[in-house]
Amino acid sequence: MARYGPEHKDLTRRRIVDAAGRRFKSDGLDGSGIATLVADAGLTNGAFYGHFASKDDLIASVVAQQLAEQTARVAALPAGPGSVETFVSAYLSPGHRDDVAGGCPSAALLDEVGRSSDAIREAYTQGVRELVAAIGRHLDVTDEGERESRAIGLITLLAGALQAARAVTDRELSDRILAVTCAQAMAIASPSSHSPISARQDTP
Amino acid sequence: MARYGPEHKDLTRRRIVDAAGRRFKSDGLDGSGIATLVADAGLTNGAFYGHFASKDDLIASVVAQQLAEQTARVAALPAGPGSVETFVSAYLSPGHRDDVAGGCPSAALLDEVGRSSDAIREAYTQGVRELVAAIGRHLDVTDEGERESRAIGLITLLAGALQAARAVTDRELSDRILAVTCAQAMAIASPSSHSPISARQDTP
DNA sequence: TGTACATCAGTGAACGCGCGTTCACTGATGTAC
DNA sequence: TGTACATCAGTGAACGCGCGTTCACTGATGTAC
Repeated sequence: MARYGPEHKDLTRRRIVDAAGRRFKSDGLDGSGIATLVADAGLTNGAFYGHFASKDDLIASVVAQQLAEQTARVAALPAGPGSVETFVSAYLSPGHRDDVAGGCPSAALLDEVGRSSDAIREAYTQGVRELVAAIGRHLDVTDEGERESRAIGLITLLAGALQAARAVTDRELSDRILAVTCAQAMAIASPSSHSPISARQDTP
Repeated sequence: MARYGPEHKDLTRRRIVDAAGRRFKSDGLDGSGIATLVADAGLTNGAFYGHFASKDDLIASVVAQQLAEQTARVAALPAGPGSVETFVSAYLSPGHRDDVAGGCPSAALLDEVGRSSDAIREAYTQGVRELVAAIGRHLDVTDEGERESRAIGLITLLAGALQAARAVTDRELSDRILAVTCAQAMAIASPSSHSPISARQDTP
């Protein structure tokens, strides 16, 4: 093949990571083969090992990249009240539920990541730390620990809800799951109408 | 092999389903092969198709069975206040996080179920409906719709939190995830200290 | 300017392996006579 | 009571296939002289 500038190989690598992100999210980590992944990027299977040491190496890169994209999306939200609510609404929308390949990596892959190698779980850990911080920055709460707590609660509730909405066959139940968890997520996101959730509060 | 009474084949089938439940939860649906699954039950691979039409058929049976067990566990909780709180505490404990094979099927398999065949997703849908109802029965809320909403929120938050706690490599962060989502789950489970969550409530 | 060589991203065939599935067979038992 | 046969849960070898990975090769370009 042609010899290209020094940026060319990086671009190809990026193309593989992007294509693999979509493929992994729709077919799973175990369910996506190398040949398919590189074909999605317009290459043949042999090219793969010029870019990655192994499939696990690719998965770790994809997980890091996907989480970073999610974090960037949150960071790009306008500052000020209501922005997290906007994010939550979009996250728990039928559109996001039906767009697995383009959607949240946690919702699509979280339990498979839990079964993966340490390098992959490490990539997820670092990525989710930054996502928690990014969400926390948009919460109208002064205490940092409280911001983190609420961000963690939001991420887990949102990812779990989207997974459940995708798993059930009944469209009505699926919509219901999105709607009720949306209301609950709003309660976690908007401290104004609720007491702190870091410490449990008993009945007055 | 010996000829047995009419209950023998059912017992063997049950043994396969039980063993497969544990194996699927720890290694994933895609990550568990037929030979391993039946070996776990003390048989050889050829015996499998005397009990199930296909791997998907087994998965659907396992999903139904696992959800039913989870429902039975909830139904067995003592009536009266505090029982859901006990359940939530146990669910979000380090012990449950570390016992993948014996733990909640939703936490272990939810995103893989979402990618599975209709029959498998149908089994999950029916199973989760009954689980929602069982949890709802233990909530101290009169309105049925509100009971369902809170039960749905609890299940999704709990499953998402356990997945996240299992995915991260940092034990401290993992414990933190369990602790903060536990507090948030308690808020959903105990309506006394909070307003209804089915309808969003704006700042007074 | 023209020729020979080094570079290197990508090709495509091949590898050993485990997968889901099939099937001829085994062998202990119950039944028929 | 003894023999021949039907039943059927389980065995284990075999199937075609796709997996992750390897590797000798290609061929367009840049560099040296």
